[in-house]
Amino acid sequence: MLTRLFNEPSLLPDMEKFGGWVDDSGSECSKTKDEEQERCRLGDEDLDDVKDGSSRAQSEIAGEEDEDDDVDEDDCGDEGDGDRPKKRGPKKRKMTPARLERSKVRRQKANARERTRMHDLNSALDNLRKVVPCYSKTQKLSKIETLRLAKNYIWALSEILRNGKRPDVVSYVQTLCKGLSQPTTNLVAGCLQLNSRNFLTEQCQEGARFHLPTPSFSMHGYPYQCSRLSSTHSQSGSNAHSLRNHSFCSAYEALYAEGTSPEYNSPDYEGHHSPPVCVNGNFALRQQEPLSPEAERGYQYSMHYTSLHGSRSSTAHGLAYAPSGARSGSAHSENLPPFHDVHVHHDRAPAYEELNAFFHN
DNA sequence: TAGGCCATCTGGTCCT
DNA sequence: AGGACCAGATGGCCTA
Repeated sequence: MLTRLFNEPSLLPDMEKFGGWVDDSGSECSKTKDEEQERCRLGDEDLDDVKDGSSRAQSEIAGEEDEDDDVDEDDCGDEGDGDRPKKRGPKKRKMTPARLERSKVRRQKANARERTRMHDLNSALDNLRKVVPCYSKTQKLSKIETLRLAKNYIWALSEILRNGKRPDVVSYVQTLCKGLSQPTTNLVAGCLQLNSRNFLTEQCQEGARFHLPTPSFSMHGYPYQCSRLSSTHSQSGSNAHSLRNHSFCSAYEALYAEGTSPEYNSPDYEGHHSPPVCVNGNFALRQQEPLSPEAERGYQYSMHYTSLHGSRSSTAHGLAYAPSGARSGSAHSENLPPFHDVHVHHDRAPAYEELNAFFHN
C-alpha cells in the first residue's frame, strides 16, 4: 500500500509526479533501485554524517510506526544485512505526531521556497533572453544557450569597444555562435538573416561588405535602417520569422554621421528588447590573429567557418548604436552602455587577457 | 524511441 | 531553527 508522504496539493502541485510516495516499509517507491543502492553504498558512516535534524525527517516519517524509542534505524540495512555495524551519532528521537507535522510543514515550506527561487531564477533568465541577440517569444533559447550567447555577446561588445571598429558580420556571428548548439547557431544566423550558404558566399566574395543602410524596417514602431539584414531571406528555420529583427540593426549611420549618441540611463527600461547593435566592421583580433586551438575547439557546436578566417574582409568601419528610445525617437538602447562616453584608445590595454581567457574557457 | 530540456522534489551544507 | 543555495533524481513534454 502506498501512502502519500505529503498531501497538500496546494503546496505540492506536482507531487504525484515526483517522489513522495512511500510504501509500508518506509522506503520511497519513486526512488530507483539504483538510488537505493547508492544510499546503501554510502555506508553507515556517510549516512550518519549527513543524516541529522530535518534531513532525517523523511526517513523518520516513513518509518515512524516501526521505530522504537532510542533505537537507531538503518536506512537500507534492515533487510538481510544484520552484521552491519551499529550507526553512530546522535540517537534518533521518537517522531511524535507534532514533530512529524512540523517536519512536513518544514519540508513543504522549503519546497515552496525552492519553487519560488527557481521561478525567480527563470525570470532573470527570461530578462537575459530579452537583452541578448535573437530574442523570440515563440522560440525561447534554452537556459544554457542563453547563458552561452550572453557570454559571447558580452565578449563581442567588449571587442567592439576595444577595437573601436565595426566587426564584419561574419566575425560577429562567429563570435556570437561560439560554443552554441547548431540549432541556436541557426537561430542566430536567422536573426542576422544569414544562412550557411550565403554566409559562405559572402565570405568567398572578395571584398564583400555588409553595407548597412537602405531598406528599413519597423522595430517596435520605430523605423530602423538595415541593409541586407532586413532583406528577405529568413531562411534558418521556421523560427526565423518569429524573431524580432532588431538585434543587429541600428541607426548606424545616424549615430556616427550625426554624432548622436545612445542614451543609456533610461529609467524605464523594461528589459524587453535586445540591444540594437549593428555590426558591420571587424573584430580586429579575430581578423588578424589565427584562432588558437582553444578557440577552435570552441567551435565544436558552432558554425565551423574557421577555415574562412583568412579570407575575411577587413573593412574597418566605425561602431555605432541606435539612438535611444522614446526621447530620441529611436528605440531600445536603454540597456546599452554609455557609448557616447566611450573613447577607444588603441594604446590602452584593457583587461584583454582576462577577457580572452574568459572567452576561450 | 532516444535525447534534450525543464520543473519539481529532496537532502545536504552553510550561514544567520 | 530556518532560510538560501546547490546538486542529484525523477518524470513529463517535445522533437528528430
